[in-house]
Amino acid sequence: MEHSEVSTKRADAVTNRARILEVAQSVFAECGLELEMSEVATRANLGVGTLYRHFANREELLRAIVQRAVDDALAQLRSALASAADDPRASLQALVSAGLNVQQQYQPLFAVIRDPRLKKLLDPLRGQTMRAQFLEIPRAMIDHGIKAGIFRDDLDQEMAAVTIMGSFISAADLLRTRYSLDELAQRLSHFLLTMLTEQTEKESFHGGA
Amino acid sequence: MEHSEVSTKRADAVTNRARILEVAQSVFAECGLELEMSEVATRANLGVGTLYRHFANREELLRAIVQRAVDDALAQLRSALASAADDPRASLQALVSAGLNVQQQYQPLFAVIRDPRLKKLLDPLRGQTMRAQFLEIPRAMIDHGIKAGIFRDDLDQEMAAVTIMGSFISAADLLRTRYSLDELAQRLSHFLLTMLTEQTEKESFHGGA
Amino acid sequence: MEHSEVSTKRADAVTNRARILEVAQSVFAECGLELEMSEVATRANLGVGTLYRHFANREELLRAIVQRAVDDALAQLRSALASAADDPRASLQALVSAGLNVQQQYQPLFAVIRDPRLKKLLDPLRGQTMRAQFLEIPRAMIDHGIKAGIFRDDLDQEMAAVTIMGSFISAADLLRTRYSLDELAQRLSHFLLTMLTEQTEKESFHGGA
Amino acid sequence: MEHSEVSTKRADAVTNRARILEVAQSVFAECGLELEMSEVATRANLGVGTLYRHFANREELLRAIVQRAVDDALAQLRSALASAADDPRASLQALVSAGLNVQQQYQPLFAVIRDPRLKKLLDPLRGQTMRAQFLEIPRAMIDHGIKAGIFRDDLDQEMAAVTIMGSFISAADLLRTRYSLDELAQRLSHFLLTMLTEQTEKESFHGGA
DNA sequence: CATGAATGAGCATTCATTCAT
DNA sequence: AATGAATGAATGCTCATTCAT
Repeated sequence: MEHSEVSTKRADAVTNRARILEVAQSVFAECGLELEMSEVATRANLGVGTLYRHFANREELLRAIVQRAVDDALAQLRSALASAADDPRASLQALVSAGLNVQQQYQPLFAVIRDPRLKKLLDPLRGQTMRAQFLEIPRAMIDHGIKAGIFRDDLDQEMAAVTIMGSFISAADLLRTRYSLDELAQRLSHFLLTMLTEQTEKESFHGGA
Repeated sequence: MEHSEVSTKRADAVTNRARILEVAQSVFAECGLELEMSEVATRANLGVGTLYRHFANREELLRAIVQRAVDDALAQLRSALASAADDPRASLQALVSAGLNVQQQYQPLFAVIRDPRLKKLLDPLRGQTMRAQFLEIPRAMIDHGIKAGIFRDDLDQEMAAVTIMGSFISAADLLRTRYSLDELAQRLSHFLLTMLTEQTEKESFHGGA
Repeated sequence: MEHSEVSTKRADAVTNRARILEVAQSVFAECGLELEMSEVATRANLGVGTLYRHFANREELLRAIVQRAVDDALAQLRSALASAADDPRASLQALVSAGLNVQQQYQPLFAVIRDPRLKKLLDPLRGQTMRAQFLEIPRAMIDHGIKAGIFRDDLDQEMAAVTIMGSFISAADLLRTRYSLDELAQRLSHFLLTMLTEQTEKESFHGGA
Repeated sequence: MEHSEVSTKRADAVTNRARILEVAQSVFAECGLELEMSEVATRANLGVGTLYRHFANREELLRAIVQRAVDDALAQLRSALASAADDPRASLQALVSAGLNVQQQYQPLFAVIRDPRLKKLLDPLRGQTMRAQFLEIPRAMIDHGIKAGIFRDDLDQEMAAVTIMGSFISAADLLRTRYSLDELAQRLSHFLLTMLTEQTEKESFHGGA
């Protein structure tokens, strides 16, 4: 990181794209769609011109930021599931944890993703695909859990998936200021688990303020 | 005669403010934070100057738009609950219906509400209050349902409230293109009901695509 | 001219377009297609924004400049002919005089009119029409002169017209630094007259340096 | 071995300069003064850096382009005259043909040569010289023709020269879209011949559209 | 009071030129 | 010597805001 500020001229022109994206994402986190090219350039220790060598224009940079974030978010969620593939309960916990983390990490971005202006940037098909990819993750987990006999078998999988994804957004958005991410993960996964599993043994949890 | 002229004008002014806000909100729905003062003025059949008589600047107009939307959204949710105050199941159904409608109606606005730039406009305290108000609505409903013996008594009310609110966002966002709002309301309330009520009699719904 | 710099705000918004065009033309004369919007604005004592209120963009301003110049040039040439309609010799003299003046006046503009870039601005049809309009002026004069029995009747009218128009360009361009415009007009009209009229009485003119 | 390497490179360098100029001229033909260094470099299969090895800056390249074009144009006109040195009529025909060709070939360049911006590039003296060189060509031809007793002896040679040169510009500019270059050459030289020669035997040409 | 013309700071983008490799 | 990535000054255009009418 230190030497990159000085001698990073020619050798790692390839790396630059990644570095720009990284910087751009953090600028985006602060400024949203109002991201300014010069701001990105400044923070990346680059001239504006260099930005335009890697991204044809502002729109393309924004698209790349979104794509990178979406790809990363999907990867995080998937790898969370993969880490506990055979235990549905653990899967759910891992997913909730990852979901809240992702939401926390990319909150400004995913907030903005529904901005009418951003929709103009992403072609509708791509947007549709992205949504489907996100939804498929909890859906597959639920399917697994049902087949493993752990989750209730009377679930509308689509609604369950939607509800789980929504709980991440909402929890991160509405309660992040009150509780730590870990605490949220703990309580949310417990809650969801209670909802999704058979009601044989009554678990008792009385949420505190 | 002078008096009536003045009061007429004042009445107009009051009317104008409401009309401007209405227009502004529809512009906002299309353009998000890129809303332009002149666009609002044009659509309201007013000169820009007149806009500035009602709203000191763009920020204030945006704030007013958000406030109006939030007030209206809260009102819609509350009145939905009030319409079926004594039956928790009906309450939930009414809330889901209203929630999806509100989400649909104000989707671009609520998307943008989490935009980092908009946060700068709203003072943090006010934002915190708004969040609490939204959360309180499903929480009270759940409390009611539990006390009425309809909903499970082992619920983490906060998590339940958060999850319900999140399901509105997520359902409207991820599935609105696949299903009608009515269909979504039907299935989502059925799903949530299944989750929240005791598992005595197994309800059978096998959601299909 | 004096008060226009100060109080010219609202009243003559209509006039502004003309004033801008005038200024723009003089800027164009100096800078050609590199005309800068801010330069025009500055010289017109206007903000850039005001320019854009009257001309949607730089291209449109350039088009307007060209159109204005062409219209004015055509008008000057036509009125020169009209002023001596019945005497072909006087007509030619008037045309030459006007032609050289126009050429002098709009030289940078007409030079640039053949610039490949400007061609992109003018739709081809319009350009074709403009050319035809210019050519028609000397052609009509020649036709008149022939019918009046003053000019030779064995003339290829199109070539004569083209040659006359070309002589204006060339004379203004190649000899303007050596002779005054009046002197050029004098000698050029004498020369053209000699060429176009019957060779009955030999006129003797021995051009000086 | 070192020596040969060096001389090879030098030879390449010399070749390169010519190749660059050729490429640059074709770029100029398309883009006029908007010629971009990188465009020239790309089409010449060179890096921009290499361009700057041959031409210190854009201005110098433009100057070189103009010079090359002017030299070539002068050469073409002179060699046309030389090919028919003893027959004034043939001389004129050859000159017209060459003139139209040159005009056609370098039209965008000669159009732009009068562009106020380009004038800043060429030092005024050089421009003055160039003009004189062009003018001298038809003037000498006329002088020849007069002395040979073919052309009228009452000609203002300067005006005649200017008119002839102008007819090339004008014909190429105004009629190129209507007639082929050959047809134009044919009719223009016939017309000029008619004008310049004694009116003993009436030639009959009735030009049609 | 209403109007909308005028303003100009602000931002995206381009392109001649440099210089490390 | 050749290269082309990096640079940043320069320029077109937008839009919130003001203020003369």
